[in-house]
Amino acid sequence: MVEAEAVGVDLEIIVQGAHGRSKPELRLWLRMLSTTKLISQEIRRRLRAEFGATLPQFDLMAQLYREKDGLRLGELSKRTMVTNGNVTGLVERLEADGYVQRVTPQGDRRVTVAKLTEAGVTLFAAMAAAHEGWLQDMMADIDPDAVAALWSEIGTVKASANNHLSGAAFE
Amino acid sequence: MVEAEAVGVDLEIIVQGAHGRSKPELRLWLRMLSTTKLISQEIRRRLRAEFGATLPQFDLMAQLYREKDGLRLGELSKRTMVTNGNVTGLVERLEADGYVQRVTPQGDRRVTVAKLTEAGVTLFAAMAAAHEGWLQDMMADIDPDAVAALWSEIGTVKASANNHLSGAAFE
DNA sequence: CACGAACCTTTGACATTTCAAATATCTGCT
DNA sequence: AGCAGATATTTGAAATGTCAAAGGTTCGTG
Repeated sequence: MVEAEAVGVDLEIIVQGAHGRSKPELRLWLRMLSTTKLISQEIRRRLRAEFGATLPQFDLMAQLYREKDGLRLGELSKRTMVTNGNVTGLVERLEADGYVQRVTPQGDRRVTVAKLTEAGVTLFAAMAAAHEGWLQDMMADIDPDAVAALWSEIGTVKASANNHLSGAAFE
Repeated sequence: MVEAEAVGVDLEIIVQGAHGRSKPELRLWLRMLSTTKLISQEIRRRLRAEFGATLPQFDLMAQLYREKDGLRLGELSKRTMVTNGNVTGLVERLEADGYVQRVTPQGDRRVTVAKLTEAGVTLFAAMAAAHEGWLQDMMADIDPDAVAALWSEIGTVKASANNHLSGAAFE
């Protein structure tokens, strides 16, 4: 292949960006992403080690835990930010494990409602307590005021992102 | 798809429940997580729509772009925070598409080094430019000072989490 | 120089992920 | 009634993700 020197010039600029001189927004994003990944992986490891559960399962059960009457799969999909097809599989496996049960309500046979079983409630309660402890542990070195401030600041990030999605979304 | 009500529902609100009684650390975590997820999904959509690429591919190519001499797969694994086995498959597919090439160096036949091809460099340069623009766009509503401040604050979060991992890990 | 320990990557079994297409059901309008 | 269109879920293909075990390869030390 021919050496593309003309391209190389433009690329250098971008490379520089990737290194140290990038736009603040990009730097912020990369740091948010790596931090979130780091914490997520730690939580996943511990969920697996101590409860034999996965993070998506935990998330899904969290939703059902606060809706004792259960949730339609579509609702679950929105709340967990997971696609419909994915929810199907997740609920299937949780049902097979005995933590979730599926019901089709009288009025509308298109709908499937998932709710926690007794075993599911018990398991999730234990996981939730541990989960909260892990987070306090992992964030132990942060100034408490900074935690609250960050929560607020990240809210503006979220709002801004929400305002500039390509698809239609609002709030 | 013009739902009036359910669209506005927010992951955090659901998770935390009406009684915002959860610990600040948990609240912060949930907000970080949902925000990151929101932005990631948008980036993924756009990468797919405009370049036919996936986010993990973009991440992997970003690392290789910065190291013109290529990286060993283990190094790639660390930098992308992806497991070894996963890197194997990612590189395989990128190689099949002609964007990456694998070489086993002279000295050590255990090692595989991956590096971008010409086509890979060209593609990544285009994606990186777009990517940076998307982020500036999505973060357009945030006060510029806040962006820098957040970058710094999140650094302390990352450091704290890093300090309290169960396994041995570092930065 | 031989052998066990350490290192690097791949493989295999599963779970999760997305998107798009297919199913099934309900609703509104004629 | 009946049918088009909206809704809800499932299915299927492909990619990504983890972990654990298996393959080679190299290195240090007896």
